[in-house]
Amino acid sequence: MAGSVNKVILVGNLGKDPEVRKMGSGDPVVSFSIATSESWRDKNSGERKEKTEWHNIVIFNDNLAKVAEQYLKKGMKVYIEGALQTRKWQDQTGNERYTTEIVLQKFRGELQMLDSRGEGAGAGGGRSFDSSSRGQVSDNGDYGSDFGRSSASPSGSSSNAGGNFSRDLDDEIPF
Amino acid sequence: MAGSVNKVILVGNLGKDPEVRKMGSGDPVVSFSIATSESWRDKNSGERKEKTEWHNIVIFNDNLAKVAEQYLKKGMKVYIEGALQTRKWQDQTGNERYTTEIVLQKFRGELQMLDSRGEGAGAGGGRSFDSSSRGQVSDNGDYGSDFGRSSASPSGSSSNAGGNFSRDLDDEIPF
Amino acid sequence: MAGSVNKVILVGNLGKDPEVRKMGSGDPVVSFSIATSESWRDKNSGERKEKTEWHNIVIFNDNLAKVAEQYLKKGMKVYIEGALQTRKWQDQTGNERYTTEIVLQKFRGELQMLDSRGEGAGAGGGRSFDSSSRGQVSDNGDYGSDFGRSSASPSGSSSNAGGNFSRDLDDEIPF
Amino acid sequence: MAGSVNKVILVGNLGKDPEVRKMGSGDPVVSFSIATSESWRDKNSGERKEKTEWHNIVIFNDNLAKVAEQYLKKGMKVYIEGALQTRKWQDQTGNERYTTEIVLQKFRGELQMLDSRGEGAGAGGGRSFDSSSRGQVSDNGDYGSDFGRSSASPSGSSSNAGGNFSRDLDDEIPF
DNA sequence: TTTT
DNA sequence: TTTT
Repeated sequence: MAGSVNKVILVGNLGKDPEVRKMGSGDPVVSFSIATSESWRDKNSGERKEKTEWHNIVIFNDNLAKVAEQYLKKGMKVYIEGALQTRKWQDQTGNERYTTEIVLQKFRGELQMLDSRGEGAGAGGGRSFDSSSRGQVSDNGDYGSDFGRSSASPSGSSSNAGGNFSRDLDDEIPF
Repeated sequence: MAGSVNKVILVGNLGKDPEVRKMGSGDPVVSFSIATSESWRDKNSGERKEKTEWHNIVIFNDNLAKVAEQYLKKGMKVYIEGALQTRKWQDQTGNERYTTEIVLQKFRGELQMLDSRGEGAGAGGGRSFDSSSRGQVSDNGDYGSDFGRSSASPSGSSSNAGGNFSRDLDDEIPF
Repeated sequence: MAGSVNKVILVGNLGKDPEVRKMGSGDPVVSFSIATSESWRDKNSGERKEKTEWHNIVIFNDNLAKVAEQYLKKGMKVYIEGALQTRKWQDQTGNERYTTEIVLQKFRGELQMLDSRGEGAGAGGGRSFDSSSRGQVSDNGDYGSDFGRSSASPSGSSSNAGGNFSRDLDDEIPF
Repeated sequence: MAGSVNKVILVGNLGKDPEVRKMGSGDPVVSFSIATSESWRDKNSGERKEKTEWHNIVIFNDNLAKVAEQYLKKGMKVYIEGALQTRKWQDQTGNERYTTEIVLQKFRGELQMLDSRGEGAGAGGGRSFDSSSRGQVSDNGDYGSDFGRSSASPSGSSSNAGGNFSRDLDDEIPF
């Protein structure tokens, strides 16, 4: 269709370490969920309330997938820009089901790490994001069976995290 | 959570006339789907390909709901800004299911009509968007039973369509 | 700086036909202005008011520059996604001045044409966007002197306008 | 004009503490600059390069102005959503000049603080953002003379920073 | 499952 | 279910 736009902009925190699958081509596909939330004061009760929303992110963009695999950890805050995509799949009983994801396609989308907290995390200082998630067992979601699957970056070397990863800008003059 | 953002920006075309339900309070809630699509040339076959994505829009914002009810018609192109929200519901067999929608909450979100085509449509000139959808029977989706339900604006008076409807700007000086 | 975002999203109408300059490399750079506006009702007087804002767009992205050169015409409505950039220059008396533009850099940004009105415009039907601007004399703005300059697409063949031009998607499989 | 959109989305760091002026009505207007930057590797030299862009933010939205006045400090990372606005003014020699700003108008725009670093900053721990800017002398920009002017929140009590400040959500049920 |  |  002429003239359409499909864009999602999120800032939220990873619920777990990313999960990495390899395409047949060897290209990595990285997926994770991030939480966003809103809080407000209830008009009637006067109580503070909060509502959390979870978003499934899937990264097909090679450069961003590598960055996500290397640096993203449970708890980190990220800026994500992608497109909405609803996938149809079948549950165990053969029923059609739908899952909506935010997809960062090849050559598209954006990922920015927003905490500087990763800096020096390797030195043991500050709050650690990944200690609890090392050795994590993958949760075996519903992403289809043609992918290998491995937990992301067990090496956990995030010493130079906090970077700025744009789409395809390496080896390019932006202006 | 501190510092989160949940924003969706879409430009697409309505698949049908909007559907209007009334809240217990009498406030209208308007919902409709819009299509976005991408096209590209296949690297191998050289063929032109196209992929269409459908997005469910739900408008709780009173001002925008009224605008949507009055002016939006099947086929029109709109700009929509809202937030992602995933609703859990139960199908007939009692299974949990999830639906992701783009929600324009009270005092939030944005809706812009992008065709000037509505102008003069009543005069019979140009292409008509709604002839096929007049008298449309509502499709009885899965939105819960506490709402009255009516098909949107069968009167079809869209003669002053093409407007600019922002959130809560009436009676306000923007600068 | 780690983790920054610089994004502008505009939907507006071209004030004039685009202007095309050629870089030393032969690459086209296309620039034009688009207008956005807001209207509201004045709280005190009750009058309807409107405020128009003009935005300077500069396209370095090769694919989008070609599209802009070929299809965009005065009056057309477009969706533009780019980045803010403020340029310093000197006026005739040697004073430093600044101009802020929305830049679509190489491999970045997005441009979508939002009217289907271009269709058949050549046939004289409907509102014509470009008749007054054919043969337009360039307005000689302040873009620096190291560029050749020519008015855009005097041929005016916009018969297949209304298209969907994304960044670098040609020859690419989006999923 | 029907159907226009004017939106800027930025994530960047404050260059200085915000500056607060009072309108005749007593409402605060808060302004500050934030930096965004891009880095890339030069195609030819192979060097890492970086380009920083500065953006002038002006907050007329009362709720967000209060938040900005209370919590924002030099160095903090923020998410900002506003609209582009170009103001005409006269320099000392009577020449017309233009300044483009990102404006958060009444009832519009968004501001999110993205560091949790403010926590405990008063305790002297971690990196301090504002030590150098305490007692800052206002830089006397070009905002016109009808405003009182004061440096923002010299008290520097940012112990509960890191919050989530949305537009007008207090006392509202978002769904 | 995150974060405050 | 739209649109080109």
